[in-house]
Amino acid sequence: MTDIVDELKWRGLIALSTDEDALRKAFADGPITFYCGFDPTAASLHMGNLVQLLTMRRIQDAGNFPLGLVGGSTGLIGDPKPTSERALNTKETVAEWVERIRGQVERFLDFDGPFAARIVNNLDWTGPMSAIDFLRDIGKHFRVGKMLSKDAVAARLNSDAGISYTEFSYQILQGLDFLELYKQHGCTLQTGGSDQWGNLTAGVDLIHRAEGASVHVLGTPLVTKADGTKFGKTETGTVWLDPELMSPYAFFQFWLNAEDSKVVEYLKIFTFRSREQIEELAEATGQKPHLRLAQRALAEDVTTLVHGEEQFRRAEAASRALFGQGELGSLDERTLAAAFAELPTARVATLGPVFELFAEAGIVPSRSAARRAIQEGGAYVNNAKVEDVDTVPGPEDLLHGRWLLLRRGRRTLGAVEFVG
RNA sequence: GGCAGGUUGCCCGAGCGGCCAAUGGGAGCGGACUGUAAAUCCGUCGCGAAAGCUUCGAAGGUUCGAAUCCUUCACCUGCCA
Repeated sequence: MTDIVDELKWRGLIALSTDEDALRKAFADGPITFYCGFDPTAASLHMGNLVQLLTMRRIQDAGNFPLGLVGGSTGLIGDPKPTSERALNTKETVAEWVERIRGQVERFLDFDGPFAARIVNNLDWTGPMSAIDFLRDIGKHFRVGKMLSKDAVAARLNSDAGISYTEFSYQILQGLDFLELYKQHGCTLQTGGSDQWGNLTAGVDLIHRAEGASVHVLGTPLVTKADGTKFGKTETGTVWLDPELMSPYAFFQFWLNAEDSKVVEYLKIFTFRSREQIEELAEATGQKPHLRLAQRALAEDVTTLVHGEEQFRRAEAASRALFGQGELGSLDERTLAAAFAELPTARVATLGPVFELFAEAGIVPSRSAARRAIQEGGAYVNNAKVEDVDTVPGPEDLLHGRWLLLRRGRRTLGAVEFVG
């Protein structure tokens, strides 16, 4: 087995670390226990969290004990966003999200085997703690000057939004988590996004002061697009892992559309493919980019990982049917039905003008936008360009007597199902 | 508690009584090019088929006319205590 630090480095997963040599030695000296936290700030984890989950799995597979932490307490506070103060969610909401996120975290770690993972919730130790104990036992170890200098805090202090005492205190809570896991489980490594650096290292300092021990932190890079902006947003927003929030088909499409110049980087981060396989795909992207072999591999692996084999097959079949070069009418009814099930669909009893159908299917935000799209020549019905705003499709246009395929631009698809 | 400043469309940000559905930039969207990629150029970007309707923190008011003036409220920032 190759050295796990080397492996992570090759994959581009180490943006920052406390002391690489010390960490290397710690890994070499035998299994270590490490943790990564996930705050319930939404009902589901997203693509950004996936980087952490897969990094955890890699470290586990190299023979170490993972602790998946769900932030029952930290989720009630919220870490400082660069732009503005967070809106607090109710305790009931957070408790519900904790359970959903616990389930998601569990999918990616191995709970059997010799290095079985465990799930912990920081509310278990933070909840019972009194404010006095918190201030005396923990707060005393934190210096305000240092807390103020952390990027996340400093950025907010210099912004119009300012920062509340609540969010300012977040780093203490996260530090407390690391200390607690060090004491309970001998946890000596925390992983997380490098944007969390200040919060990650808060625990290192706390453990040093409170226990006189040295522990480690490893920060993964922010995954970006070619233009330097954050990777992981689509037209509709965040790339969620929960199939209720983002269909496996949409998820698959997201990965399939990865940029050429970035796809190899993504393969390293988001798949378990070997070095040789990835190098081969990199070669293929250079030679025959239009085949999109690397993108296909990426979309296949990540969709299978997150949604399972079955969902991947469906998404892929739908994608092939809908974007295929062949005649839509020649597709058999079952294939078409399965593909259309993945699309936003308008169910209508009578066929109105196309601009109405586009709006009803929800692939444009309003009728005005639908008309605009048609006038701009960016609207298609059954892959044929719509020439006139007032076109009304007839029964002869229905595929298998039931469906119309709507498309806006290159790749936004919707469907109409005729139920008259 | 006092004083000052602020709150504009997805984001940033101009506007300071009519010419404002509201300058500009970014994001988004469409077209050309292509490969369900990127870059580039062009177009578009509140709702409505249109007449028109609803927007500039909230509610009132002044005025022929308000994003622009007045009052109250809410929230944010800074300084002072």
